[in-house]
This record gives sequence, structure tokens and C-alpha cells, in this order.
Amino acid sequence: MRRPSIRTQLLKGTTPLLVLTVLRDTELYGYEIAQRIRERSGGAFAPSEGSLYPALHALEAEGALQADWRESDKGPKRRYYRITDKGGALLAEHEAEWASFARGVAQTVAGPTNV
Amino acid sequence: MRRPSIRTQLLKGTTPLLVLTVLRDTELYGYEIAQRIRERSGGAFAPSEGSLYPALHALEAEGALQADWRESDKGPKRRYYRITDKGGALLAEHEAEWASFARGVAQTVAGPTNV
DNA sequence: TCATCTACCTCCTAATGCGAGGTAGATGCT
DNA sequence: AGCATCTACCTCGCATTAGGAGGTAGATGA
Repeated sequence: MRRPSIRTQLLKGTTPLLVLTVLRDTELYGYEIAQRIRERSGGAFAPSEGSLYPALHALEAEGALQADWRESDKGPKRRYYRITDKGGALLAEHEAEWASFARGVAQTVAGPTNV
Repeated sequence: MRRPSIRTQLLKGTTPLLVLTVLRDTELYGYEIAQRIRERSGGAFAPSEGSLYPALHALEAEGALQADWRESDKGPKRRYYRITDKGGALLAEHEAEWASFARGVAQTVAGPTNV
């Protein structure tokens, strides 16, 4: 009954932002997306499969991502994801939300309203 | 069935940080805590009662806050909250978590691993 | 044949923000 | 007195979502 890590709660809502971010410039398949996020974040984030795949499906259902199956030389088939125009817009929205949110927290934690 | 605001998800896990923050220097009662957070964040955050009170109770149960009832001149009794040493430590922990988390997101969103 | 690796997937649980609803005292209007 | 309104507290139930556990399937190699 130990309280869960703070991190786990903070993560909520950021998965789409992170996924869309790493797909901004290239298409990638699931496992690769997780790896990219881990790399880019310097190991700070490592989305588990239990949260990554559902998030990918949700983004695809929303029309933010487009995907197709491809054979692999060495292993099971892969599902490659690519960002759509709609996904680009969603990414912009997420970035803006995040920026304003982070600003709000910083401002609140920093000190009194004074400014 | 419109998708919930991104903000609502991002908020998860930050309530303790925000509450402890506004209580760092003064004692306050529930309503006042919500107002302070609203003020300090420049209106960005306005925790609802449904999330604020449970959070206060959890922090109190954890020993991070100490509270007592006091009469009010003009209205119902108020429950004043004050931060404990343990709460101070928890605040520091939350601040550190937040800082590292925000850094991770910024780094990931900013650009490729290069650096 | 069997272990191992990659890569996909889903089910269930836990955490938590919020809306809705509820209690109660004080004030002020008619 | 009766009633609305404001402050201030509280709880219940829903929806979202991260993650662990578990499951499928193809390829490789001992």
C-alpha cells in the first residue's frame, strides 16, 4: 500500500504528446516509438506496452495517425505509424497546452502572484 | 462524448504540489487554498472541490498537513491547514519530481537526441 | 524440439480530477 | 416567520489512463 510514484501520475496525458513528437519527422513502428521516446528523454520516460499500444490505437482512431503493416526481415510483422495533417494540428495543440501548463506550475511554485 | 480537455489529464498528480506550495508560508483553510492556487497560477488552475478536499484529507492522513477547526465571524466553521516538517520534505520531493519531469518533456519535444 | 527474441495485443487494477449532490450556519429581504 | 443566498465543508460515482501480467505468433539457433 505504498503510494505510487509521483511520476506515474504526472505522466498522465503526456503520452500522446510524446508519441506525436517522435513521429513528427519520421514514420516508426511501435517498439521503435518506445525506444525513441526513451532515447530522446534521456531515459526519463519509458512508456510500457500497456499504455503505448492503447494510445497508438486511440490516436489512429482519432485520425491523428495512419498505419500499415509491413514485413520484417527478422521477426514478426511491424505496424508502421505516420502522422497525418490532423495529427500535426493535434501535436501543436498538445504542445501549446503543455507549455501553458508548465508555465502555470512554474509560476505557482516559484512564489507569490506579484510577478 | 467530446474528448476531455488535455489539461484535466495533465493536472493529475500536481494537486499535492500546488497545495503544499501555497501552504509553504501560511496556514489557510480549504476555500482559501483554492483561491490562492487560482491567483498564483494566474487563473490557469482552479481545483474543484471534488478534487481539493480529498487531496487535503490524503495529505493530512499522510502527516504532511496538520489541521484544526476554527470559528469564523461570518459563516460556517473553517478548517485551517498548516504544513508539517514531513510536508516540507514531501514538497521538496514533489518539486524535484516536477522539475525533472518538465525537463524531460522539454527535452523530448525540443528535438532529436543529438545534443 | 525447445528456448529465445521481437513485436504485436488486451485485460485488470489503481489513482485521481471533476461534476453533481448534500449539509449547515449566517445574513438579509419581504 | 419564511426564503434565497452565500460561505464552507463534505462524499459519491464516472471517466481517463499508466502499467503489470499475460497472451499470440513468426524467426532463429542449439
